[in-house]
Amino acid sequence: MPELPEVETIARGLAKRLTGDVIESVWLGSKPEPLKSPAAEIEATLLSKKIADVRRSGKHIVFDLVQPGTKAEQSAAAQWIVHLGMTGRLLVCSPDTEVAKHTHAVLRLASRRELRFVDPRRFGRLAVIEKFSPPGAEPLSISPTDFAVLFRGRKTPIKSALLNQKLLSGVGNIYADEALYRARVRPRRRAASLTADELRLLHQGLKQVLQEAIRLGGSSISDYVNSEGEEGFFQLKHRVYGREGKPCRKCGTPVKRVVIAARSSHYCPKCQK
DNA sequence: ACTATTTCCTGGATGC
DNA sequence: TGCATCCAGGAAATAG
Repeated sequence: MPELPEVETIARGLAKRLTGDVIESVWLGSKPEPLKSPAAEIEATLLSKKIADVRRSGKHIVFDLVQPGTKAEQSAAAQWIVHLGMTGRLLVCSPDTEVAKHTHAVLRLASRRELRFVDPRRFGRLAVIEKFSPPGAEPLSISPTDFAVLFRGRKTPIKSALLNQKLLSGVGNIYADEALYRARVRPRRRAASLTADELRLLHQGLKQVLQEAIRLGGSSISDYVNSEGEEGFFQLKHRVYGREGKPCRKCGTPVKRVVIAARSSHYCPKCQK
């Protein structure tokens, strides 16, 4: 499941491989298309544009596009936004490579390679926009004060608040559970009930777990691989996520799993209050 | 303005 | 072995 660290890893890899390349043709799959923008608009916006940069914003991959060979190349002409959903992948490959099932978009590049968007479960989305602005704050750059303000007066469970992309962009189920473990806070706690100390721990724990996961190339749970087709290693470091019944790494108590807002949530009943 | 619930989607796991 | 059912979850849509 691509969350912030996985998307960061993918975006970095794509930036390395694609920066400076030019999109020579665009193919978008048949309906129902996983698109937020109309297909014709995506096609027109991408065609013959140069990829100036690829980066992450929340869980979105942002391609900065410019018109090649013009003075206007200095400033971004448009952005292509890709959300990978649950199972989306962006593959850079030779045109000879067999087209995988569930391929929804293929861009042919001037470098004689192809960039393909494959997404079996179709939760991913493609869009073009002038300037993307994420709905929530970046967990890695928000100040402790602003972080605390996000949860003020919220009755919803802290787990749900962490997953709310309008508050924080990029936190998904794995890293919400891992951050709450580090903060020693149970996922069902009302967001507004967290003390100043707990909020500080949660902010630090979230930043730490995201940064460590980025260092290890993300978590490969089901089918996540980076843009080079390599798996991440952070799943080996999970302390609670996916460890129901297994001993807490700190105290040995079996990890519990509960369902909150239709999402599985894992925690240590002894370490987390 | 919030919050909770339902829906989308497919492959893999599970059960009989 | 084969078939049906369940489950995973990001985020939009819907309901309250």
